[in-house]
Amino acid sequence: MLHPGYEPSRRGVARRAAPRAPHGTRCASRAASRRIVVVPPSPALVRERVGAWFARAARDLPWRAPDRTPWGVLVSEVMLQQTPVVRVEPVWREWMARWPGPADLAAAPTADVLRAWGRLGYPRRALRLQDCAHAITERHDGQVPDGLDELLALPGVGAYTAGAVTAFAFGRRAVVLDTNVRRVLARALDGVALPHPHQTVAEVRRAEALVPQDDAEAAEWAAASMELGALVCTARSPRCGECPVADLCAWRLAGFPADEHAARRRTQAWAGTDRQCRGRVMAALRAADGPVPRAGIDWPDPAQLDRALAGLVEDHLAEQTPDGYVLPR
DNA sequence: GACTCGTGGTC
DNA sequence: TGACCAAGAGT
Repeated sequence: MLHPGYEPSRRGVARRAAPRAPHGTRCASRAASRRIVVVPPSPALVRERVGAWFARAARDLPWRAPDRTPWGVLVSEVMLQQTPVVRVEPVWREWMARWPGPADLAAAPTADVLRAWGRLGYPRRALRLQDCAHAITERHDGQVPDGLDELLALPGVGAYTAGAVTAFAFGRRAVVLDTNVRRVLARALDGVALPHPHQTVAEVRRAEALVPQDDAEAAEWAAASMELGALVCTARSPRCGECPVADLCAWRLAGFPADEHAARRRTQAWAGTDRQCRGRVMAALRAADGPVPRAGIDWPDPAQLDRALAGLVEDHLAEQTPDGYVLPR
């Protein structure tokens, strides 16, 4: 049990004195008068601890169920891009019941697909997922490919998603470096509050070196390290008291130093942005049975509305008809 | 590399 | 209250 003083404050940065280092590790506070040296923990020990924690703490998510399919895993990964699990789960369930396989989604009207996507956000992902379904039915005989290069060639599948599908759908070794894992590694190994704003090559290389050689162990490490970041080593207020590697964590041993890159993390603008305007248009098109006239969209800036409509048509998220705008068929 | 792309919950 | 952030990808 950790002393309460070891917990970061609710704002994620310690405001009290640096914690004492546990027995057997280099003491940061004592070393402060010379240099702070943190000995990186052994990867094998970290994996063992995180794996044991995962075995009892893992969430029961439908795309992890024994009857999951590679397609279901792929759908979940695309939906989860920049989107919290709690919002994805109900949409995923309805989606998979309606379109169980790639061929089913490929055959669906795009308007139905966009409506089913609902308010998950970034509706271009829905388009890419359907493009993905087309590619899989045409190029891969309806089966999600199990090769990294083939996965990467699919629309909407980047390095993260290709690795995640490789590990979670096929149980094979892959580097799975998402925002959760990046944060866990930055804290536990580098002793910093948050990773660099942008993923670096060195970071990927380090993550790759941490992945076990064995397929099953690698897949478990991917799931477990992500889950730790999602449930315990969270961005805002980490639950160090529940962390299986708290006693090894370089960030904690260094006294929870504040984020060095805080000034470089631009906050996402929202009110009055093109993005908000596009969202407003899409919501109107999803809700309508027929064409939506331009005047039927509530937006204060006419020029910005025109820009958003043109952009949505350009992105194939909307079509213009004589009577107004509609979702694409 | 810097930008862009939705939405809603959290603290 | 509003800034922050969530299993990224494409250009």
